[in-house]
Amino acid sequence: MSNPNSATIEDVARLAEVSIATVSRAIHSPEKVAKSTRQKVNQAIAITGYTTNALARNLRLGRSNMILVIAPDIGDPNFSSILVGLENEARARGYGILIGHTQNDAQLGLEYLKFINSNQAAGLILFTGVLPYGHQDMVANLPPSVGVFEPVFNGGIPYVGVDDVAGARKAVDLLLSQGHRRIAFIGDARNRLASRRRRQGYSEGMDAAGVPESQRIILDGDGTVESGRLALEQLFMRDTLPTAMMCVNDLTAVGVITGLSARGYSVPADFSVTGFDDVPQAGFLSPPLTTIRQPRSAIGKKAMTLLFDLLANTEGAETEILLVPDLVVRESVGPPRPQ
Amino acid sequence: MSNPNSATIEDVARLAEVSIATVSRAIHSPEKVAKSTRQKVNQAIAITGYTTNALARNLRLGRSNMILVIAPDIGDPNFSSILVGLENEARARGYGILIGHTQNDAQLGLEYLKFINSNQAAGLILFTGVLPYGHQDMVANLPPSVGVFEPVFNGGIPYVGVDDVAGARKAVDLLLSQGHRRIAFIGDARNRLASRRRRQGYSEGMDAAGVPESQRIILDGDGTVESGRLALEQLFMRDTLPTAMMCVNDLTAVGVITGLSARGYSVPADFSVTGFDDVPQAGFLSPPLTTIRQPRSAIGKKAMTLLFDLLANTEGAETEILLVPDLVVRESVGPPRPQ
DNA sequence: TTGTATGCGTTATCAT
DNA sequence: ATGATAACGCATACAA
Repeated sequence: MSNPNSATIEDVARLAEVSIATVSRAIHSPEKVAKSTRQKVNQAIAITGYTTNALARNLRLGRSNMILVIAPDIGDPNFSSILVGLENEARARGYGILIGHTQNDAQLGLEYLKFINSNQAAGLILFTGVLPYGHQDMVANLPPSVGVFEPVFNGGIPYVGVDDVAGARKAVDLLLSQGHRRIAFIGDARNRLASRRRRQGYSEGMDAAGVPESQRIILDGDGTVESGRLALEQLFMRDTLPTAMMCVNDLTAVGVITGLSARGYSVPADFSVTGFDDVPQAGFLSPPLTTIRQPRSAIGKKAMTLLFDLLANTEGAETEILLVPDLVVRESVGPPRPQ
Repeated sequence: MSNPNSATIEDVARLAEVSIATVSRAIHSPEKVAKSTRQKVNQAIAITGYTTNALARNLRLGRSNMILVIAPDIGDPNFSSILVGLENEARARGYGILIGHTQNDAQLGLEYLKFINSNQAAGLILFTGVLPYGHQDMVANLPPSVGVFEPVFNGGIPYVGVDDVAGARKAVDLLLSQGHRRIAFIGDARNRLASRRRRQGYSEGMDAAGVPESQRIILDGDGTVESGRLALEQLFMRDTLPTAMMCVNDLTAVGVITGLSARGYSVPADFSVTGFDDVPQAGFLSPPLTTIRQPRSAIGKKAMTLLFDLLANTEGAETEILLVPDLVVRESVGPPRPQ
């Protein structure tokens, strides 16, 4: 063990002059042991500096006190903020969290699966795209699991995500309230579910405002800065330009804004732009980006809570929890330039 | 256990019609078992889907296959990039990584210490300020540990950090090469070691360039955006202004740049500014910040490598490894405005 | 209220 | 080359 001279329950028992069973009881069900004995035991624990060997305990109990969290990329700031919520919640319950990242490598995903089978994880938090498809048979063998952001295995696993529709609706409503009517939506063909939902929020907002289909423009990028720039080029090849661009995420918005200033336009004087996510850079762009903030820490907290519900009941908990994100108003939105 | 119906070594033995000892051998020292037996065992393993129960294995072996990484703040992007290096290196050796964060709460630090004593961690990676001071007696009971960024426990633990002197030297040399002579250094009174070293790099550069002491200005902030702004105000109360501000970190630089543009000055036309760290926002500021990039992933990799050296030898490995950071030239530095 | 004894799944020692 | 068995440290069923 890491600490070869650490005291065992036996050392404590010897010192307290009781049996190891009594020591164990004194720790886990103090009410079952006489007050005087309890005191002796506690004293012995203090003297020896005894701490339970979690390895042995978990083996005996047939469970682990670790939650494995697997994400595509640990380095992603998006991920690390969620991690905070996850960790706090887990620690509060005496669980530790183990992390892994797949770097979009299916092989790695499988490795973690093996890891899980080695009984080192009591539960699983799975981020988008983290498990290899085509292994749906493994669901049956998975410990209680919760997805983050998107359903895993076609909904076989409950998940906590963001209410993209409501978030997008906030963005489009802001634009509409500023007087915009011709609002372009630039989506992300890769991240299909989120993109579709955000686009739905856009459509619902436009519907509610009575903007005819003919004034709507919908493009698809792939969620990168570059694709934002590209989408902008496509926009400029059209007869009529929108007055605002609603982007599926912040990176796309960065591309759009960059492209716009390269063409000599100013945001928001000439065009308004919104993002989605509120990445760390968002507040430092010029202009600072008006966007929708992912409730990251809350997502982490909620996901872990849900996981513990699962761990407790074997019964069905909720299968989809959507958190409503907030609008962050900065400076990339203004009224449309009068024609 | 998480997977109640998972096969044990006994299931495999029964199916292969051998003893559990043979199964264990077939796995860990195949050369000691007859080829035909080996095949039977492998087949049985495949059929049962057996994976070693790491809990039992580690208990028996008296060690763990987890490395505990404790940082003040998991959410810090600075931290998460290092995590990538740590995780990759650990996984390559069959270790998992457990994370914890103290949020600068000494009590939490102690909790993790207890965790360590429960034999769940084979080794420790400690970030700056993560362990409560005044508990130096605990060093003796710690498993092999490596510090990141700064020495822990007054050097009792080897660490991997950044060569702040060399990094700062790169920044000041750039400034000097552009023709600046009156360069202010804005330090960080809180982060004393790093600040002192960066300041030393500044001084060495100024010495080498033959800039007299009288032309040097040294201020101390606390490493925040706000303190950068404050330092700037102090600067403007002086008789002679510097032509460049070398900041102890990027956040300070943000404050300086913000203050400068609030006063109507332009960077780098009127003043040049450098940062240190290369935070994610650095490239998105206006102007994009010229700074020193922390070799984060390399730090993580190196720290984990060092830890495994420690785990292998009990003998003394290196006690201080300093990685040299790179200069990232963006747009916040130019020649001084002709007077 | 307390103690004895068993087993969790491994690995390793010692026989055979 | 293989098997029987002890031990890792703990929690609990059962006995006292």
